[in-house]
This record gives sequence, C-alpha cells and structure tokens, in this order.
Amino acid sequence: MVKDLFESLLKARPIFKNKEVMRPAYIPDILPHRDTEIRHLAAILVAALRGETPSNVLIYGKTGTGKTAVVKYVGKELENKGVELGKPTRHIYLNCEIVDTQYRVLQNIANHFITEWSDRVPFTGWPTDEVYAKLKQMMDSEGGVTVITLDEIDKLKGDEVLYNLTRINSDLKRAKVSVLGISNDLKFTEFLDPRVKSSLGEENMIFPPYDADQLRDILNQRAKMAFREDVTDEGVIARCAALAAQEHGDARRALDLLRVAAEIAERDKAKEITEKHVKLAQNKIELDRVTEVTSSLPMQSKLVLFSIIVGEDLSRAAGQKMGLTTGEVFDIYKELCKKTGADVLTQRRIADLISELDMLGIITARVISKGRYGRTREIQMSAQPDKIREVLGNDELLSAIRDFRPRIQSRLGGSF
DNA sequence: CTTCCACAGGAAGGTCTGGCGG
DNA sequence: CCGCCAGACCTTCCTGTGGAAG
Repeated sequence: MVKDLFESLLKARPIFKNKEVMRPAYIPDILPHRDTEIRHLAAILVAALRGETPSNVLIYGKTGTGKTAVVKYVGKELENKGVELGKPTRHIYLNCEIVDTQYRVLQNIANHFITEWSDRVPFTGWPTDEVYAKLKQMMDSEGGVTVITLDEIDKLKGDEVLYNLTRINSDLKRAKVSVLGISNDLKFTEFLDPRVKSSLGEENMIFPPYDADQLRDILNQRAKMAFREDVTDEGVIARCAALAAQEHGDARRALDLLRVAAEIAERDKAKEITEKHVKLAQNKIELDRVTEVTSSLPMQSKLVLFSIIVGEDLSRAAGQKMGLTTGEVFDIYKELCKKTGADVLTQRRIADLISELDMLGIITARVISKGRYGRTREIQMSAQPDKIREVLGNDELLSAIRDFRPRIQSRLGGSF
C-alpha cells in the first residue's frame, strides 16, 4: 500500500539536513584555502570604491578551483561596501558559455541597466553598434563604476567585444568600467589582438588546483552543514577528496561525488555513507554524463556516433584493435543515412562533428599518420558503448536501425 | 632522399530560422 | 506585410602535412 510505502521512507533517518549547500551553485560564506586570492582580488577592485577604474583582471585556473566562487564573493562584498559608502558600484557577472557572442554580451550588460521591460534590448534584431551606443548612454546616465565579469571568457566568439569593452572608458563621461575575465585555458590570450591582450591582462591571477588535503577541508566544511551528525566519516571524505585530487583538484567534482554518494545512501536507507556509496556515485556520475550528453545530441551527431559504434563492432569482428579512420566512419555513416532517409552531409562536416564528439569526451579522436596510407584520425569510443547504443536506440529515427549491420564492408574488410 | 596518401582543418560563402521595428 | 539582423548549420574549395613505401 502506498501509505506504507511512504511511512517506511519517512521512518528512515535521512542523511541530509540541508541539501542546498551541496549544490554546485552554492557559495559558502567562507571559502577555505582561497584567502590569498580573495585578498589579491579585493586589493585590485578596491579602486572602485574610491571612484577610480580598477585594473582589468584575467583569472586563470582549472575547473573547480574556486574562480567563480571567489569572483562572485568579492563582487558581492564590493557592491555591499559601495552601498555603505554611497559609492555606486556594480558587479555584472556573465557566463560566456551561454552568452557567447558580441551581440549577446552587450545585450546582457545593457539590460542590467534597464528596469523597464519595454526598454530592454531584444535578443536579436538590432545592429550591434546600436546596442553598444545604447549601453554607453545607459551607463553614463547611471554613473558609477561597473565591474564586468566574463566567466569562461575563452568561449567567447571573436575578440571584438573585448576590444570594445576594454576601450569603452574613453567614450564614457561619468561611468567607469573594468573587465574581469575568467578562463581555464592558460593559453587563451595567445590568439588575441595584442591591444586587447595587454589591456585585459593588466593584472593576472592564477588559481592553483586544490590538493587532497584542501579538498578534504572543503568537503568537511560542507558536510557539516549538509548532513546530519555521524553519517560521514573521515574515510569517506578522504576518498572523495583523493578521487577529485586525481582529476586536477576539482572541488566541484569532489562535492558532486559526496552529494551523489549521500543521495545513494539515503535511497538505500543506510545509516551512514560508506565507501561503497562513493564507488557507486562515481559510476553514476559518469553514466549520467554520458547519457545526458548523448541524448541531447543533434540528429546528425547521433548518426555519426552510431556509425562509430557500428564500426567498432565490425572491426572487432574482423579482429582488428585499431581505432577507425574518418573515412571508415564516413562510409558507415552514408549507409546509415540511406537506411534512415536522413540527409547525407559532406565528409568535411562529418569531420567537424567527430571533433565535437571528441571534445564532449564521449569518443577519443587523435590525429595520426599512417605514412604512405595518409593522415587521418584514429577514432575510438571512450566508454560505455552499450549504454550509448541504448540511449541512441530511444531516438525515433535511430530506433529503426538499432541493430543495423552493414552488408558489405568496404575498407574494413582487410585492405589494411 | 623523395613521393604521395587520406585526410586535417582554414576560409569564404550560402541557406534557413526567428525576432525585431516600421 | 517587408527588410533587416544575428546565428546555426552546411557546402565548396582550398592548402598543409607525418611518415611508410619506394
């Protein structure tokens, strides 16, 4: 009976007392092991409170090293202090993975200054310089200092925005702007316009990865807030910390592991989180990632991915252990298109789709040379082909060819 | 040593969609 | 409705290239 079902669930002591603090977006009041970075950033931005323009800053660091957390934290403190001192100071945070073009960046910033819905800059439609002009006008009528944070700045398409934003001060009469870029790619400035490069990198900060001990402190801090007492022990925390430390000291990863482990434990009605739960969590996270990425792939990419799976089965059957080449994948892809009635794209395009799949970490494709027999990519599934096959099978178009095996095998037969 | 394969991957341009003001 | 805009998605055409074979 349903009633009993819920009763038993209620009776089990939950692991969590506050789940919110384990979520990636949560920013705690204290950021362990980031004092130096916080102070450094504050020392740069304090100029805003004196009504001056702070230097532009570039922050580097791998994922999960606290860049975003530190910037948001300092940004908020800055705004608070600004209010206190009567110095209008504003911090605008944009993530360039979502807001990734010149137009959208300007549009987003402009809309921070606009309160009336009807005056907002539309998603699209205006010429870019008009948005830019509007932005300058809005900024000048408001005055004050604005710090614009561009997170994942390396995802931005083109450096025109950066050029414009770093130069905007000379067009402003009352307002002042400084730009704070966050990147996890150290070499990001390499391809920038030298003028942008120098003005953006007036100050540089590098966030080192956390080591296992520091991750442990972070996890302990959150665990204290998130869990009831006596549901974790040092062993579990240390395990999560160690696993994440292996992966370039990613705190987000560590927190994810611990959170998912706790969720599994709770569902298990376990009294406490054990290392077994951590292990399960590790698998679940990877599986979820693959499933999520695969199912949200566009149609053509799914076809390409399916081609790679089919190709791998085929070459395994032929007793070959090498990866597939771009040409082989393309051959299979063409056959699959015929079966499904999908449009056949060019090989050039397919090569790009293969690169995209590689970047998503769902396949590995590295460029190799086979000497006389050309230069190509060696393509392999990186994990979970069965799971991916299953996910792809859920797709309407692909379900028709779920168990497809090509009739003739052109190149895989034995030419190399 | 040179040749030459089977692509990699850059550049430029085309087509389509969705949203805008007028 | 139109003309215009940005952006996603593709194509066409292209030059460049690591290294086994000759």
